[in-house]
Amino acid sequence: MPQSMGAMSLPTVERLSVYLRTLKEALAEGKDYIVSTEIARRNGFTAAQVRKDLSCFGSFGVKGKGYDVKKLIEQLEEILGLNRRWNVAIVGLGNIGKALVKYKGLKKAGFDVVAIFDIDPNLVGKTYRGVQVYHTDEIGKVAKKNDIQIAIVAVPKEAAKEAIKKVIDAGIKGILNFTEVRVPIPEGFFLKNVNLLGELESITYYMVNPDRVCRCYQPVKR
Amino acid sequence: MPQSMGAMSLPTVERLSVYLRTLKEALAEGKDYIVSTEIARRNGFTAAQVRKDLSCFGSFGVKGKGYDVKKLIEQLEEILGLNRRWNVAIVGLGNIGKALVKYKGLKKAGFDVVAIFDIDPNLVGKTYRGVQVYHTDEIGKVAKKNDIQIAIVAVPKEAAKEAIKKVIDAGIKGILNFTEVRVPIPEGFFLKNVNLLGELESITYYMVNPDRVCRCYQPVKR
DNA sequence: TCCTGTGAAGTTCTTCACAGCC
DNA sequence: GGCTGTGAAGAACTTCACAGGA
Repeated sequence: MPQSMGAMSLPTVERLSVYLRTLKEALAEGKDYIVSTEIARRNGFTAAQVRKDLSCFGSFGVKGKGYDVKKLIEQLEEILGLNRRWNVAIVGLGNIGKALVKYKGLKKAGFDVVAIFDIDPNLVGKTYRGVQVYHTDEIGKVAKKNDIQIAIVAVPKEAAKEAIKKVIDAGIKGILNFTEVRVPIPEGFFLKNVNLLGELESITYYMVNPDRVCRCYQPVKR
Repeated sequence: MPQSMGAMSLPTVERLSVYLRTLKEALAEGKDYIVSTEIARRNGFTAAQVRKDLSCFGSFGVKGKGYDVKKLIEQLEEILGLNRRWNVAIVGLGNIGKALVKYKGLKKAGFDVVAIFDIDPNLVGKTYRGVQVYHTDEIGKVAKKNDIQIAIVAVPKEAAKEAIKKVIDAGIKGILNFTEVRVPIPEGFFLKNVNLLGELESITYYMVNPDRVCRCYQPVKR
């Protein structure tokens, strides 16, 4: 196990998750070892970056040979908290909420959708795809009973502030926010925003101002 | 109009889109002027950051008073390319694709879904929510005919490489990739990845390693 | 007085380049 | 010879702090 681990930056953590995917791909291709250059090439990073990121938690590469694919997968899964399962709630059973409940990738990646919350009386009390739908006011009680650790909030923006407040009050520490609303959160909670329109708008910015792209700023280069 | 605009960094561009949303909120509240401190407070940024970002394209603030809300909205919309409409194609009519077609926020923000592409013979040739579904092989032809500028790719990961290749071959310059696959793209194209599992995995990282959060790394602080 | 716009300082993140090991 | 791990250098980004205008 990693010895003296310092803090890891968000960019690094996000890349680790990309590396993990690459490693699984390599494993599926029957590779035993993979070199930093190859991990980098497949994702448009630099090899130095890959090595530095990985060196944050000890030395798992073999000089002259590369990284043991299986071992590194295990390491990354441990670091990212993926050597266990997580109980997830979907808050808001609209278009996105439904798509998320149906999305099989969640379960495959270790995330079990164990509850849905909505305010629509036509939905509350029923199940959707085998998952019980509760009223949003019940988050606190249900979160405790079902040991929910993560909430994915996908409600209309008008309801977002209130919904996130309830999630926080329920003590659910991990929040993925699909709404465009920004909410301050207390210490010890971890919120990430997924902002579809924001992403589109930075694409349109570059399309309108192709000259003002500084460092060619696609996540994937080369 | 902006005088000597230098390159703008991706973080800046992404924040502009947040500012724009804040300004519209302020407008709806009847505010004529807004100060940098207030824009910052609502989003968890610093006031200096807001001012610096905005100063990239000229001086639109009034010293001692703040920013003219209406004027700044217009400016930001111009900068971000939102003073026009965009034709968007959805590639892949699965759960996410369907949710996107139904999502009204797209149209409101200036993005018209004008075509859908899929390979399922049960879908091709029909319409979904009033939008024609074509076979993915027809992207080139349809993109030209319908003047499609942006493609949102939401196909299963096995099909992702191929689908993105077709989008590029069709000359669609803006790509929003909902799959976890990373693809290198040619110059002049702009791709952004939206990675649901990656986001969840950085949340679980912080939940498992609360001590290794460097700068408290939620997009929204305070 | 209040708030913007901005150089300068400070911090974080990335790349370089090479010692060291297989 | 090939590749990792890592200090040191460099680039990018953020914050500070204050001059100057309304």
